[in-house]
Amino acid sequence: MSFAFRQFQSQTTSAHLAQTMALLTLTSAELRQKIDAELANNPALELLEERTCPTCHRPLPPHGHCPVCSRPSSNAADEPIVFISPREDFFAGSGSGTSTEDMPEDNTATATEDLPTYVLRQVAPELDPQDRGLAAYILTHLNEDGLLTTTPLEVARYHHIPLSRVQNIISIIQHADPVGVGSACPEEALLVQLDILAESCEIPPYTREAIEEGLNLLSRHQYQELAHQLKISLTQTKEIAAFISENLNPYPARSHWGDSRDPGNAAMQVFHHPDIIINYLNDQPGNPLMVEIIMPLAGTLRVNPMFRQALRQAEENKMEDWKNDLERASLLVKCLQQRNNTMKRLMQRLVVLQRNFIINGEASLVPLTRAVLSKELEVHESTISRAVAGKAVQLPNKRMIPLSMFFSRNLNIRSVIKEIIERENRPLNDSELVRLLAKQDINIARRTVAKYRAMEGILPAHLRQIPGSSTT
DNA sequence: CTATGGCACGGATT
DNA sequence: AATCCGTGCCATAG
Repeated sequence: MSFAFRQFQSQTTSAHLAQTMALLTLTSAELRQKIDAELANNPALELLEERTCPTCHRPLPPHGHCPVCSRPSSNAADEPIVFISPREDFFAGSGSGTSTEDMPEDNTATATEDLPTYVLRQVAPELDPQDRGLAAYILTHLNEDGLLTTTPLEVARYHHIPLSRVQNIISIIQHADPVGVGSACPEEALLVQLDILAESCEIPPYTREAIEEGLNLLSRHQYQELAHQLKISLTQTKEIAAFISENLNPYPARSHWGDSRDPGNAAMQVFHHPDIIINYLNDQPGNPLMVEIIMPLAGTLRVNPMFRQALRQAEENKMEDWKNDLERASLLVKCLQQRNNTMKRLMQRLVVLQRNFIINGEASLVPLTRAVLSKELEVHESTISRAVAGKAVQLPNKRMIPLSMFFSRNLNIRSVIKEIIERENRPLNDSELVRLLAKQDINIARRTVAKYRAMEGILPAHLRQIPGSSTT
């Protein structure tokens, strides 16, 4: 008896563990799918309409956060507020507000899909069937920046079709999600992005001209020169530069739009919606941080009590199935709680450790490994890995970054290099950078500096001269 | 000759 | 066990 019980116990816990692990890896969008699927074919599971806070189980105002959990705790002002935030609206199919083009976003391959496939799936519906192959062909000729490695003319010649048709297809491709993808050069990509942006917001005058005629000057920060060429003021030129670096991206495949350059790994991961949102309480900088862990559900998930009752009067042959359903349902609910709990503890600690990073930006990132954190939280390191992988975070400045960036070992160094180079007027070579970095207690090899510099998309010293009269 | 980028190796991380 | 990362060595461009 006791043996049987123990066996039962260990079975459930191992299943429990396995499923918690599985749930932990899922992003909020994937979680939504999983739950939807489960709701659809498991009658024992029930979604209560009433919204209660998943953390403290108190009723929730219609569209607000939990009044208890999001209240600043009185004594510790620095303590971040971490809570699970039910945000079904994010996933309500008609998500038209966000930056993404409309996509059947409920598909499984969000994280690991490569760029050509990702784009092709967007453009396919807009194309004639016979043009789809052509689009696929074109998309195989993208470099890692999302730019074309061939020319429309070559494609047309190779396939013996009119140039205009190729151009037409490319134009459609360019308007797909990494906007500007499939352009021939950075200039073209920027112009496409500019066109799209122009529909929804104000653009500084002469931006187009600046891109067309002076991108070289622009990228070398030679504003004086550019202002002269465009016959506009220096202030205007700087405005344009700021606008471009803030809103446009010359290399569509490099994911980040917000800041100047793609930090993190060069892997392009397009995030549709965040899994975690970090903000100041009431949007007031200076207030404690408020961390929302997105739960893609509005109601409360639980085992249907009616089903439990019905089980008693079940027919013999169905009994087995029903029991099974019930088992699965309660397991899911438990595991979901477990997952939320883990995420909460993880973020709680993470936000404390990386507070400066969240507030002040990349340079303040503290080097941190998953192993260290796993020890602190007393969980297995693979748990942290799973929890972190593939998740997106929205920072208070509205930038979207992968959660894994919190564990980046070199991001802070890279941003220091970026700062140094931006501030200096004389182009510094890599060895000089090594020396400057050493002064800030950053000791890395010359070769490594070169690599970081490249990662930041910064040209080598001899190519960013100031007095270079190089025209395009 | 100097500054960089490529390749590949060993150690750390996941 | 697989992957990532920093680095040293070497080839190459200027």
